Order: sequence, then structure tokens, then C-alpha cells
Amino acid sequence: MPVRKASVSAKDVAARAGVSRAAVSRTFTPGASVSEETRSKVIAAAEALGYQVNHLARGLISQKTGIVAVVGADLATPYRSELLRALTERLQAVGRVAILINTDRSDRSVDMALQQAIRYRAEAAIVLSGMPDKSISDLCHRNGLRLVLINRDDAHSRSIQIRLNDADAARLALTSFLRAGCRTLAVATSNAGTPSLVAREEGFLAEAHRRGLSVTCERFGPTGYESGLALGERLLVLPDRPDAIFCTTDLIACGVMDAARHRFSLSIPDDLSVIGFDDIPQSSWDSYQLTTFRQPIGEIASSAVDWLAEDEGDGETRVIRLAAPMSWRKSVRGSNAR
Amino acid sequence: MPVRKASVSAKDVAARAGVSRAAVSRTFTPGASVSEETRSKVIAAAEALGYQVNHLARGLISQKTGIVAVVGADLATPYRSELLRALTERLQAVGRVAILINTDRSDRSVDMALQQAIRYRAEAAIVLSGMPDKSISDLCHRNGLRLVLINRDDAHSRSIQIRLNDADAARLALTSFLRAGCRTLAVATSNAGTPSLVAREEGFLAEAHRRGLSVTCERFGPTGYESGLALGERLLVLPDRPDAIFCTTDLIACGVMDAARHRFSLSIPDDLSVIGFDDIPQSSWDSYQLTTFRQPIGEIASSAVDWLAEDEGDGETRVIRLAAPMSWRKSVRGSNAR
DNA sequence: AAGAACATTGCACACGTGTGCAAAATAAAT
DNA sequence: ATTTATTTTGCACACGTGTGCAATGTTCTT
Repeated sequence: MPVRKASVSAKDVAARAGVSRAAVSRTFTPGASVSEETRSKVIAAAEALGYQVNHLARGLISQKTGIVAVVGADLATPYRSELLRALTERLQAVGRVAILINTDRSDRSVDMALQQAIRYRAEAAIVLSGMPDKSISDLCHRNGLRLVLINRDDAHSRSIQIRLNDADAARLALTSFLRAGCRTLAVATSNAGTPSLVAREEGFLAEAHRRGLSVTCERFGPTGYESGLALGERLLVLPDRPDAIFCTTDLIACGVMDAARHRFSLSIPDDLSVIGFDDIPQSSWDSYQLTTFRQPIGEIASSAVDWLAEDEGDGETRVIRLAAPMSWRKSVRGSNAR
Repeated sequence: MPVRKASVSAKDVAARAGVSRAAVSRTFTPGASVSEETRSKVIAAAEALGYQVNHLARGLISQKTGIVAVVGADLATPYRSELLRALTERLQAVGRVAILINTDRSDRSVDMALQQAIRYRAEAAIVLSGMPDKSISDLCHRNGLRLVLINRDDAHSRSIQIRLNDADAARLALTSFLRAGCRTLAVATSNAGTPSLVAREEGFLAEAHRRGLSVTCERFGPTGYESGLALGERLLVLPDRPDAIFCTTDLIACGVMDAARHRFSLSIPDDLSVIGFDDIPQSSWDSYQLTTFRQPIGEIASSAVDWLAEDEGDGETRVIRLAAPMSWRKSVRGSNAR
């Protein structure tokens, strides 16, 4: 029961060009042998008919679809949308096409997303959030689907895991506060408990502990601006009000800054220094000028795509650690001189 | 030359379950006839082997792939990323999978993107930016690919075009300024010249003209925050400095507001009223509290997806016009009482 | 019990493509 | 001119699936 118009096939082009169907196929297969005379006849016929190779059929026979699944939740947040943009651009540059699977709906969605990726015989999947169950990861391997895990905790066998040096950044945040003369330190983070947020929080706390400093740590809600407002309100009413707050994401930082200014009439950075993480576009806006750590989005995208685009590796697990360089703006005391 | 592990096929499942390959197929085809005994044998075998139906093969034989292409540039801007999130969610809810094609690289990319969509035999394409050439639009039709054009100027035959009432919103922006007592009006927009921006600008100017009012219109750069800063700087140094600026997007408005406050020390809305368009998340942040028009993203997404998910229509062109309701915040004089 | 109606099953074909291989054609070497 | 080497071509098969159809099995009606 075909419900659609039949597309032009290689058979139609062959008839029009007066050659065999195999000659048509060879004309559109890189590296295949075809004479210039046949080639131009086929190209002319294909253009006249509007022929486009059917990649479903090609994928079926060649076992290479060119499809890469990108799997994630919260796709509209500044960091994730920018990463998605960079990934699609890079994938297209190496001849791949991205299937986007939104996992907003549940944690189990990563497993379901990967099963969907297998149904379309995706060559690889890039997981931006959530973590696949081991049985699904094995299923991916059995189906030749390669896994890229971005900012996930566990490495799965035969996959690549791209992590940031969150702890290094957190340490640098702490030392930057100390150098700026801040003494009452706090961490503001969400209840999401995702690997990156945990690493940043723990890195900050561990470095403070190593230096014999006490830090107030406040967690609240999902990882967004509204939680930042609430976290600012909770931290800034403390009797021992912090003069420095490390926020585990920039969205939280923007909320903290707005709470400080608009609800507590504090001046940043005179009364309160703030450091975030991500370097989203809004961090550079005049209303924020937030000092933060820049997500190396270009490097994440190229690391991910270069790995999956190379020939089948030897199956070992790889972990890539990238630095998140500091972006100095005006939210830390004494940072104007940088 | 297969370069990947052969996935489990229906043939493998049939052998394990002791039934025919057709029984396996029928078990995984909704509405097909299969006994409960056979079904449970097949299901058990499929689960043991990790079988996932090959949708490439299914698409080839059934001429229905479930694939919908989403085509657009500037995917990381707040409005577009939110629309993308809503579209993927809605597409998944009706059993479709989204192929995301990024057209940042050139105008001709929409044509190339649609050709790529045809190669994967996508059932439909949702175009978020750019406009396909007529010959490509025809090619889509010939291949049974249905077109959804969002905020594009021209309707193509046998497609659906979803537009906002930009001009109505612009008129309401003007009357809101007048009601707030503003007298020196300006429009701030980009050089992008996209259909929505032009409609908003022209709607504002036409209504002003109808009322015998003069408006300064300034255009600059791409459609982003930085252009808003620059536009604010250009408009606010005028000898006849505007006391009301209609910005054709919220990103531009945030830039204008930051320029007014941080570079001209103006108070909003006392010295300057600002209205934007889109209602991006940042518009509700304490630092902005921008009065704006809300993009009906949920309705756009459901209009688009409901149309393409329904059975083949009669081929007529449809235009859907949606209202962009006003979101009152604090950037217009006298708007606190709302 | 027999006949009619309905459900289930396996076979074989088709969807559109890439490719191994033998045959044919062309180019290069002697 | 003949032989050898290389290129090109068409045929037929395979990839994995859904389905028309004939054959078989089961249920319902008389």
C-alpha cells in the first residue's frame, strides 16, 4: 500500500540515459568505475528527472547509513543549544546527518532513544544527557552503533567519553575568590545531581577543605535561572552573608546576580563576587558581565565527530578531558584589570 | 564490504522462534494477523536476541519512513532552540523522528537541505529559516515530501505556511506606547530582512503613518544582542532622543535596554519604554522584565506536526495565522498596574 | 456433520541500491 | 599485428522488510 508518489529511481534514470541500472549506481558511488561518456549521460538524465539516490536502500546494502543520533534533554538551554548547533555543523561537514531525539520526557528515554537509533541503523549516537543502561550499551555495540558520551560519569566499553576538567576549574574559582579578598564562600547548585554539576561542587569544596576554609553549599530545584534567584535569596539572607558565590552554571549565576542586585540591592562585585560556568551568551551581556569558565564547545563537537567519523577503532574505551578556560569579566572583585 | 556487525534480523528471530520470517514481520506490524501463541514465541526470541526492526528496510517497502527533516539556521538562539525543542517533542509524540539539518552555511543551504531530506525519503520538512527555490519545492512534491514553512513569506503550492500576526502585534506595540504617554518613537531592527522582522517593522510604521506620527527606524547588523547594543547607541544619541523603542526581537531589545542603562544611564521605563518580540526566557529575568509579544511556540509546533501527521491532504496550500499575545512586564511606562 | 466465515501461515515478490564476477571493450606493450 | 593489461559494462544476487495470495486451520452457523 504505497501512500506516496514513487520517487525517481535509478531504473528510471537508466532508461532515460540508455544505460544499465548498474551504470547509474556506479555513477553515484564514489570511486566506482564508469566512463566519462556514460557518466555524463547518466548525470544529464538524473538532473532532468530530479533523481536523488535513496539513502535508505543504500544504507541497507552498504551497512552504512550516515545517520548519527544526537540524544538529549533540555535542548533549549543556552549551553546545550549551542552544542547542538556545533555538532550538527560538524556532522554535516563529514557527510553525516543528525537524527535528534529529545529525552525531556523521562530518564528511561535514553534507553528508548538508543533503541530508536538502532532501528534506523544509526552509525553512532552522541548522548548529551542521561546515561544508557549497560544492557542497552551492549545492544548498541552488537549493532555496530558507536557511543559518544558527553559529560557523563561512566565510560562504557568501546565508547568515547568527553569530560571537562570541572574540578580544576572549581579550584581556580576558589583561588580567584581568595585572591580577590573574598572570605565568606558559598556554592550554589541545583538538585539535578548531574555528573558535571557534582564535579564542580565537589572540586570547590575539596579545595576549600584542603585550605581549611568552610563553604556554605546550597542546592535547589532544576538547573536554571529561577533556581539561581531562589539560591541567591537563600544564601544572601544568611547572617554570615557570603561575599563570594561559585555557581555551577551560568544560568544559576545570572539568577544569583539578579537576586543580589534587585532583591538585596547589593553591588557586584563590590559586595558580592560571582563566578559561573559555561560562558553562555548572556554572561557577556552588559547586565551581567559574568566571570565564568568557557565550555569548549567547538572542541567537544570536533572531538566527538572526528572520533565517530574515523574508521572503526579497535574497540577500546577512550576518555578525552578538555580544559574549560576562564573568561574574566567584571563579576569578581579586582577583575577589571584583566 | 560490510564494515559493521550485521544486526539481528527477522530471519534470526524466526529461526530462534521456530516460525517463518513473515510471522516475525507480522508480529511487529500493527494490525497484522498473528496468533497469540506465535506472537509470544516471536517476542521472546526477539528480546533474547535484542532484535530491533530495521526501519530503513521498512521505509523502503512501505514508502513511509517516519522521518521528518527540520531545516534551519541560528539554531542556538533562544526562540529557535525553544521551537526546535517543542517540535522534536511533538514529532516524537506522533511516532516521527526528526532529522536536523543546519543551514548556517549559506542561503542555498535550504535547497541542499531539502535534497538531503529527499535522499532519506523524509515524509516532510519543516523549514525554520530560508526559503526553497521553486524547482526544489516542486521536487519535494514529486517525491511526496510535504513542506511546512514557518514564518516564511511565500506559500508554495501543497504546503502549509504558519505565520504570526506580526502586524497586529506591531500596531498594539504602538498604541501601548501612546497610551503610556510616549511621544518620540523609534523602531530598532536588524539588517536580516527576514519576513517576520519586516512585517513587524512595517506594521509599526504603517500604524504610525496612519496616525500622522513620525518614527525613526534604525537597522543594523545581524539579529542579536550585540546589534541591539549598537542600535541603542545610535538611537539614544539622537538630539530628538526616543522615549519609546519597538525592537523587532527580544535579543535586540535586551541590547537596547543594556545600552540605555549601562551606557546612557537611562532609567527604564521612566526615561525609555521598550517593547520586544518573542518572549525569550531572558525577557522575564529581573534585569530586563521586558514587555514583549509571546511566540506561540506550542501552537506553532502542534499546527506543524498535526498537519504533516494527518493523512495525505488534497494538495491545497494552507496558511495558518497565529496570534502573538502580549506579555506585560515592566519595560513600558505605567505597565506596573497590569 | 457439513458448509460458510474468519483467522493464520508460509511463499515469493517487490522496494532501490551496491557489488562480485564474467564478458566485452579499450589501451598499452611487444 | 598480436598479446597483455586495464577499464568498463550488465547480470544477478543480496541487504531486511511488508504484503498479496493460496493453502491451511479454527470457529461459527445451519
